[in-house]
Amino acid sequence: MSWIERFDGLSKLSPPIREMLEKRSTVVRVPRDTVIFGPGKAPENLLLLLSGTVRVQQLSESGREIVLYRVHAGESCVLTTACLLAYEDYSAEGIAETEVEAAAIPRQVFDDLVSGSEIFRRFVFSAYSKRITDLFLVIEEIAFRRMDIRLAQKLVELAGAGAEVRATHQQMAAELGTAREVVSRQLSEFQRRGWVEQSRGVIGLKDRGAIEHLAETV
Amino acid sequence: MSWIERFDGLSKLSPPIREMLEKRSTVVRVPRDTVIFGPGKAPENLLLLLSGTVRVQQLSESGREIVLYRVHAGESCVLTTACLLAYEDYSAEGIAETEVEAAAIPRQVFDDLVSGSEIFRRFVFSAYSKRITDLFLVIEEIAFRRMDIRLAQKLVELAGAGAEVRATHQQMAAELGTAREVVSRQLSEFQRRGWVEQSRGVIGLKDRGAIEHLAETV
DNA sequence: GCCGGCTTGGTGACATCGTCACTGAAGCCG
DNA sequence: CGGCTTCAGTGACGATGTCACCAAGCCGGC
Repeated sequence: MSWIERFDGLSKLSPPIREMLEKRSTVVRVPRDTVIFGPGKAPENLLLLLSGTVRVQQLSESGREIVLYRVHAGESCVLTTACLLAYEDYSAEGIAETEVEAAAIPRQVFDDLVSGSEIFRRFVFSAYSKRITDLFLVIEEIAFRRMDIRLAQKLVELAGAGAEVRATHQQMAAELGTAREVVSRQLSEFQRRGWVEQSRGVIGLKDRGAIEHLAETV
Repeated sequence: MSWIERFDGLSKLSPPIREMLEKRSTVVRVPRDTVIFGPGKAPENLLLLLSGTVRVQQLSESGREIVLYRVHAGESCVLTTACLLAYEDYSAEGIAETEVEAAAIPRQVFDDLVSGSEIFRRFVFSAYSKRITDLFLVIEEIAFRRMDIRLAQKLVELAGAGAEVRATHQQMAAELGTAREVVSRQLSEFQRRGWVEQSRGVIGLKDRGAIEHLAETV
């Protein structure tokens, strides 16, 4: 079975287009913590993630950083590849959070596909759409949502199916675009309430229900 | 002279493509304060602005709002049209801030152009690129920049060549994604320093140099 | 004009968040 | 074990957000 099947929007590509995509792209494997693109390192390929996740974050001059969004398996890196080809002066970077397996589509092939296939166009534009609505959401969260609620959301999101989050307070602060001290204080409060237990680099979720309840607060 | 000349990225379109674009698009005139797209009102055309400006803003459930960016003459509305066609559940809206004159390109024509012209593709993707880097910047500003600096920046931006800004404190708050009281307090402070003078709905810039100096503070 | 009613702006009190400076604890490694 | 680095906790204080309320400007009806 080809990797193409894993992408909803692509499984209906016509046979010739599909063949072109398979022949002219390569499956690559990227080790964890690799900087996939960043300032001074323009991406050369459009990546379609088969496994693993890529974290896209913004670096400010002052050394602070904020996580913008994540690209998961079954999604593509459209924004940060096809899009940012044009503008060079961006300060976002993409980092492999886990080992990543991806289909790499060279720029020229991307162009040919956009030109030749309506289905591929639809795939690309809806990927853009998702990313942009994500960014709108990030802006709204930062501007209007309270910190404790956002932290609770993040804990649930990052824990996934597991019962703990492996991250330092500093990393959590970057996730939320705030300061480490704020995270420390909020987590202490959560701990006082018996919702989490902390040890160096790990936050254990003891009362996931309570955390989720706070996360869903309006 | 055709309106196409006004767009850098399009002036080099090949004659047949250019002809198609001219024949299958229409120039529309939209009165001030028209809601061009918004929740429950999907855009039907890609708009290329010939004159006027469109303000794109996000509405939160709590009734608060924040200005995301503006589309000026010579720019296109890509994000909010082609892109948001796919995802219906977005909460941003576009409003004509002045009377607006624009070339409207129907969805189908847009699709044909993206398919048929590399120059048009480049035009579209670099427009996306610009918007997205704009959004990245907005996020960074909100998360890390001090309010007085951001207010000073906004005043200079909105004043343009003129010496005053016609906006209420509430509107300025929406521009910056903050509360009216914060704007009131900051403007009082600017007034105390002799930088601005206020009257109902108008902020006069008395010492533009000082305001610009603050705006450029790191 | 004059009188409400609405919009806009001003203000104090208080909660939350960001910044700074510093301390102490936990792991790492010779 | 001892020294180093990273990570976490904390108090103080300034900046920002929220709430409640009031005052001043503007407008329309009469």
